[in-house]
Amino acid sequence: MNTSLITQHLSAFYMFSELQPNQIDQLASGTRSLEIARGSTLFNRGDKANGFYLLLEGQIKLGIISPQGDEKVIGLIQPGESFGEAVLFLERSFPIYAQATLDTKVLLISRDAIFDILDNDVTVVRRMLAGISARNRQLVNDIESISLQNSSQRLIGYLLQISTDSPNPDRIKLPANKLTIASMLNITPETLSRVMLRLQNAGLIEVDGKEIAITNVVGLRNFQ
Amino acid sequence: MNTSLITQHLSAFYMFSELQPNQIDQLASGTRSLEIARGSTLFNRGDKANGFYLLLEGQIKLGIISPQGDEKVIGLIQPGESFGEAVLFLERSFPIYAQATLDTKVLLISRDAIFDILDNDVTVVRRMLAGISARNRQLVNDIESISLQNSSQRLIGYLLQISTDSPNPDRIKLPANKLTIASMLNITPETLSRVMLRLQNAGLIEVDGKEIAITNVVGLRNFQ
DNA sequence: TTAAATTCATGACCCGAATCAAGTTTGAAA
DNA sequence: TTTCAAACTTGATTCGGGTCATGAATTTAA
Repeated sequence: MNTSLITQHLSAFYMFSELQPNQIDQLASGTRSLEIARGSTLFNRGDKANGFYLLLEGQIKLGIISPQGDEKVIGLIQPGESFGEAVLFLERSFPIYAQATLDTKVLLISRDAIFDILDNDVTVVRRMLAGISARNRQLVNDIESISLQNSSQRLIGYLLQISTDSPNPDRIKLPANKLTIASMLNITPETLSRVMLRLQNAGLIEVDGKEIAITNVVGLRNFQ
Repeated sequence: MNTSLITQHLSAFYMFSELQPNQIDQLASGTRSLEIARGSTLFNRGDKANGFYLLLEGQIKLGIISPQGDEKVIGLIQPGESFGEAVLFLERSFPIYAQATLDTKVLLISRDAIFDILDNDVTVVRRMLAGISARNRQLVNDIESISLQNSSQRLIGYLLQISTDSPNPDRIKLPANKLTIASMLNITPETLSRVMLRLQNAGLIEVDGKEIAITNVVGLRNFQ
């Protein structure tokens, strides 16, 4: 990817949108673009962080693998979103792995470049703090739903959240396969199947592969 | 609490340890000290954040309550630790409540004061980012242990972690009552009791109220 | 010091969701 | 296309840990 394209992507990213052209250029000189084939990993747990990532195209799955080999998906990154910020500021390695679920393009913005900008631009500081804080809040929400809700409630909450973010709220599309969704919701794929069947039988949703029609939002919200 | 004492506490706090005396004074003028009686709440879910907190004395329990009234403890704050940073940088209210489990003294550092310092001091920016990132990592660890480990493994992990942080690793003291510990580990108090009994019967620990002697670290690490 | 309230331990029982198994559907690659 | 692996569904069974109940042991406050 050529420098001018990198520059374009960087200045389109909300975190850097207030920067002057020369600052963007400086940042771009510390930025590399990477292409990751569907299925391969961008980094593994334990890898050292050299910067943080901005996803341009495709999708990245963030997750953990237990010593026993069980997998837990922590999040799905979509184009325009960044990830890996938090690890930059700790002298630690990644606690999670990152794997492409589609053919994917990312920018890797080097630690040095971002630290230079942080020292010189207040807006970037604020937005970086806000970004990491937002992820923080998301994690608290995740703990809350895993801890205090049963499997149906977790799926319903997830569907309603996607619905809220969607341009067409009563016709949503799952952003990944059901094994991944199940793992995010901390249930097995079998349980996901059964819960979806229950919601269909209750006349609340209609499932067609990854396409889900929400036929009764209120009923869904009040289920069980 | 008088200003000079507040100034003392602020400059002893790692996040502000590099600041000049005049910066500390400026910060102190935006800081109030609060005393919270054991059992009362410092803030509730939904409250607006006006600053962040530095715990001087006592203990603060951070948690969530579900609509059904079930409680989940997210963390225990000890003297010298800060909390509430993340919410400052989002235009949102607290997602958790904070309750004193002992008679407690805190400093409340106002949003304006901290934003002023952030605009002018690079070390505070770095440390603030590192602090929020560290909490981030802790949350990921929590999700991991809730998601991928059974109740015994969670308790063992917790005991070993306390042991690591303790000056006397084979003689630890629980930092809160067992109901709170159980909630942090996402199990019921009954299950906590039973797991502790199992570990005692296996000759790995000896329990005396909140005092726990670890009699076989290796066995504990490899249990089950 | 005593009374009352919490906290903790232990037993009996139950339930949600995991596991195991088998078959079906889907979709990617040849 | 056809083929083969991966994804998904459905059923039978099991099990970890929750719930409910009771009593004992601590704390707290009067």
